[in-house]
Amino acid sequence: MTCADVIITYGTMLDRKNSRLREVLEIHKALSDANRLRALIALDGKELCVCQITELLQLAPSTVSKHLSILKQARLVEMRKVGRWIYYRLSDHNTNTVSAEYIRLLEKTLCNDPQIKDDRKRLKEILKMDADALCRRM
Amino acid sequence: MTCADVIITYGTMLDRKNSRLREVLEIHKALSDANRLRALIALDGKELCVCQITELLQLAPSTVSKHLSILKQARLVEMRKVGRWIYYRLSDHNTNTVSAEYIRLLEKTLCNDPQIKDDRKRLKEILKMDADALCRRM
DNA sequence: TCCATATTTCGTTACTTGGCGAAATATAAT
DNA sequence: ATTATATTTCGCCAAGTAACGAAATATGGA
Repeated sequence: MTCADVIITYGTMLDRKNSRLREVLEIHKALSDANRLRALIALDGKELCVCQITELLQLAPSTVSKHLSILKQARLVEMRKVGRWIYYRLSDHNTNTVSAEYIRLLEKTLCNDPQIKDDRKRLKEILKMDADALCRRM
Repeated sequence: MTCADVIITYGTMLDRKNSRLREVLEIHKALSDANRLRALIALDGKELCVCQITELLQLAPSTVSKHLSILKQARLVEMRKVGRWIYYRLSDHNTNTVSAEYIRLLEKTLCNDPQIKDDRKRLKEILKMDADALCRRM
């Protein structure tokens, strides 16, 4: 087989928008950033609004928004709008989707990481704060 | 595996000033490229020399070499030198390491992907070819 | 209505990455 | 020793990405 043949098979692959390879690739890219990993793990077991995640990660709101949209694109998280707030949560754990497998694996693997532990502690404090007051400081 | 089990292998991680987060991040980055994913899956169940992987991926040898070094850095693959040839293989599946978990997950997830199936077929042809003849054409 | 607030979108900038070819390295064969 | 071969390392360029702030969008309250 020659080089030309490969280009053809590549073309057909790209046509199939929902190939597994593509899906997995998108998930890996989404999970290739420390801040996105931290945000994802922070969502374990609870919903958080963008300003809470922003407080946790200490990044500009626009940056956090972009990160969350990348996680959403990869179907690792879902969102729900409540008035002015947008709450993000993990995609359903209990399905056998690819993203659910990754979430399970990450929770298992990262639960003892020092940074993640720190985040968990800090998140507890953030959740104690008044949501209004938190957001107004941004 | 539970959270507690993870702690055991954790000490060695910290010695290499590599946190779990870092390790996972490196794995995700390594697996964020289609060509690297294809190479990794091609190695499922067999050793391949660089020129065989190069033939499969249809990339410059230097590019393939770089890809393999990234997979190796993330401990997803190992290598073995035999004369002029360097054979790459998957890191041991049956260990408790993080990379082994990812390899298992990928094999399960990608086995039916059209591109991967195509690669499998093409690889069969490549393995039939004389290794000397294959490499001389590069 | 108008203003404050929560989030996203856009535009810019600095950095990273994937690709190649050329040069370097290492081994085998003559 | 010289040559051929297999792979890696290096230097470059184009494309992609993470960060920010400013502007846009959407909602709720005065």
